[in-house]
Amino acid sequence: MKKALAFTSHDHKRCRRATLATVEKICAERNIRLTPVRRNTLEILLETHTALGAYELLEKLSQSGFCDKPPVVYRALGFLMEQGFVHKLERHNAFVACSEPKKCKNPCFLICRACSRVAEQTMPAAHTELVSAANQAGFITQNSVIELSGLCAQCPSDS
Amino acid sequence: MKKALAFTSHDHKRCRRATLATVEKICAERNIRLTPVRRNTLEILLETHTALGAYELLEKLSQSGFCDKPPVVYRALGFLMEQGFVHKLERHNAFVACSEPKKCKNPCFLICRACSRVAEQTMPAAHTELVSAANQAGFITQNSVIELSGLCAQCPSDS
DNA sequence: GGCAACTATGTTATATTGTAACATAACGAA
DNA sequence: TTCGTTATGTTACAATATAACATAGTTGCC
Ligand SMILES: [Zn+2]
Ligand SMILES: [Zn+2]
Ligand SMILES: [Zn+2]
Ligand SMILES: [Zn+2]
Repeated sequence: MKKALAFTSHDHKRCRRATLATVEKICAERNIRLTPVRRNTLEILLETHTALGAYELLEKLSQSGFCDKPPVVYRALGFLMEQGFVHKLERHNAFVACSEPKKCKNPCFLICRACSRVAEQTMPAAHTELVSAANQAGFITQNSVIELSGLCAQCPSDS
Repeated sequence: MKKALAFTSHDHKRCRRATLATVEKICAERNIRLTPVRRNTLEILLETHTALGAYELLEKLSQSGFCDKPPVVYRALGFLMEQGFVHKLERHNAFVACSEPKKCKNPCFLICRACSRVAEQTMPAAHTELVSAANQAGFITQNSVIELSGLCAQCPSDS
């Protein structure tokens, strides 16, 4: 497993442009519309590798001229989540842009307590292990929420 | 992995009495007080292997004569969670009694969409796999939320 | 272009979940 | 008993999320 991009310094401008481009391509393929609110919502989330609360997002949206009523942001988030472009961190009631909209499957989230950055990783082996352990307990897994909190490599262990 | 108790028919009266007894023992050992509200909250959660929302709990508590204001239930839950006697399902904003208060460590939750029952399982291999995969990505895991949704063995697959 | 059907957004109102802050009461050690 | 500590009652409010309906934009068809 290579180091998580979100936790390393990288050309983030390029990083977010690339993700946005991928999303646009997928939208074209699926024949769905990345309308201004939706696009703007995604762009705000893509600005950093951290998660934002719905109302923080809403405020930023309203600064871009959109109506600052909750349904606006929740609808945009609903669309983006349905399409897999955004994920919700259940533990924090916060939303984060998907970092691999094309390949994302059974994502696990690594959330740094110190810097708040969020890395999304697919951990196929661990996921399979989980699902099959559940299966041995007589359970058919349809969906998983996996959120690890801790410290990223750039943050000191004593923080 | 043997079948999860929560998903099988069993002597639940005994099951909950045993858990309550364990909790009482632990409280004695730790020199902490399982006061009436706390105990009642736990008892309500122990009635079934399903999770309850804070306000559902609060209503049941008030039926037992306690003050029906939110802080009452949230404080009881705070205590019970701190001690590991109750867990929160983040995905559902709901609370469930710990099924193994003595041994519980890094629990995973299997949540049946059909019958709402919740089984708590420690899956050491899967957990280790997760943590070490995260570690290879440069991340030190301090805490994990693992919640699988799906179908238990007693519920038909088409539900 | 004109119209109908569908999709998306604006807007009001309200539901649900969770805390802050301070008053009162119960408990436990000296 | 008295004092400090811990727990509970109570008021008020913050934060998160959805229902419901009105309006506007988009799309396909004639
Ligand atoms: Zn980046
Ligand atoms: Zn960090
Ligand atoms: Zn039981
Ligand atoms: Zn079931």
